[in-house]
Amino acid sequence: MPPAAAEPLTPERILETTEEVLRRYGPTKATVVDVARALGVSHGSVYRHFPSKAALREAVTERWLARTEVRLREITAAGDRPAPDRLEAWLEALFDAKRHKAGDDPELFATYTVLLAENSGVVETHLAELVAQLGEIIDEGVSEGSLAATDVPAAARAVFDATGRFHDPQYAAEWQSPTIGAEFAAVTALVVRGLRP
Amino acid sequence: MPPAAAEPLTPERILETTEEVLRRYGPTKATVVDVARALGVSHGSVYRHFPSKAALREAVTERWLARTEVRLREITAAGDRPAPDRLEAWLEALFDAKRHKAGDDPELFATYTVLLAENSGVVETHLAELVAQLGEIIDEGVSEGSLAATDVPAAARAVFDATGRFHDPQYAAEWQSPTIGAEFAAVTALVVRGLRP
DNA sequence: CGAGTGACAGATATTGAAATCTGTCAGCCG
DNA sequence: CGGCTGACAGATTTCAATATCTGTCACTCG
Repeated sequence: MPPAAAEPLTPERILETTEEVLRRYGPTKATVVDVARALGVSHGSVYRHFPSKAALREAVTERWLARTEVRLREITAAGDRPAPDRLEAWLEALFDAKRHKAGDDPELFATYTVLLAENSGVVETHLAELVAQLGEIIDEGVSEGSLAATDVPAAARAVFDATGRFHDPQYAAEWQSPTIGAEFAAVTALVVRGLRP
Repeated sequence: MPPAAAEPLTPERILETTEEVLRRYGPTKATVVDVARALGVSHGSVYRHFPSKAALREAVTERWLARTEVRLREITAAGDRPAPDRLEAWLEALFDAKRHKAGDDPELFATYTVLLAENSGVVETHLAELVAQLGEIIDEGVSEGSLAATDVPAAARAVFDATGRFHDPQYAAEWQSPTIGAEFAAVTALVVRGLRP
């Protein structure tokens, strides 16, 4: 946390520093004053760029979720692979990403879980994007005849709901269980079988 | 809460009264002294029958979960109905029971959710029983040729995991959504399709 | 004799006063 | 002028003193 040179104070820099401060102090202790101090400015300056602490935390949350969306988009857009393959790969990528985040740095993960809980609107948008990506994959599967679904958006949503245990942070504690891999494989297999033509 | 006549003090009476006190005061305020007062005895007497407050609360939790197990057992044991039917009916019965408990008396439901969180051992046994019941239904479906599964216990577990959104109390808030019925139907259909021969 | 009591010690929860934080804004300074 | 400051009021959090609860046990009383 370098006391920061006289670079211009941008929303981007504030967000980066806020993430750092959240990582260091945790969600309950991190204050706007801490962020301002890390940036070498007064806390009043932070309020020039974000109307409230809540808005600042919300923006951090959005940034974080956007990173996951981009990663998964790569799989969604891999139009050359058969849809059932992509579907499994997508679900596994989501699970792996979450499991590693939760396992590698549980405190940071807990911090973000708190942020998610206080920004349900942002989370809803994020979940809608993920379900939309699933919908794209299923849609292509239906076109190429490798998957079946009468109502594609509903099917996408069902796939997402059915695999909740492997991406909902509420279950993070169970992701360390030695049997979790088998459970994930079983649910994924069941779901993909359920979409067979 | 009648101050209670001079009936003999049994574990059963203590459990009933503890449930009442929990209902009335909630999980954080209900004390052993409250239970004793409601029974018209000293709190020392309660400790003759239960070694600790934790054990008392655990016993209440067990009783509560046992009631659900008995209700679902009726569907599991209805051997005349085809297995896919029973499977759907069982899942719907579980969801309906939980949803109504959560909707009719949210405070009481919250109380029990707290109790479940502090008695993970009891909950684990309960979940194992539910998965075992699912296993029985699937097993019979495999025998009669109406369902397919290479590893029945794993399939039972997968069905249970995939429908978690509709029985895990963590999701209780979402059970009031107007679209929850459609979501349940979609996941159930997907799962049952996944078990087709 | 044995179910029940109630005073007690240590653990836990509550409360309110003090400290800190959030959000504003008049003014400073480059 | 315009980005930044820092003192301030009201909201929130912290902390330590106080009150309550848990669990024990020597005792009572039917």
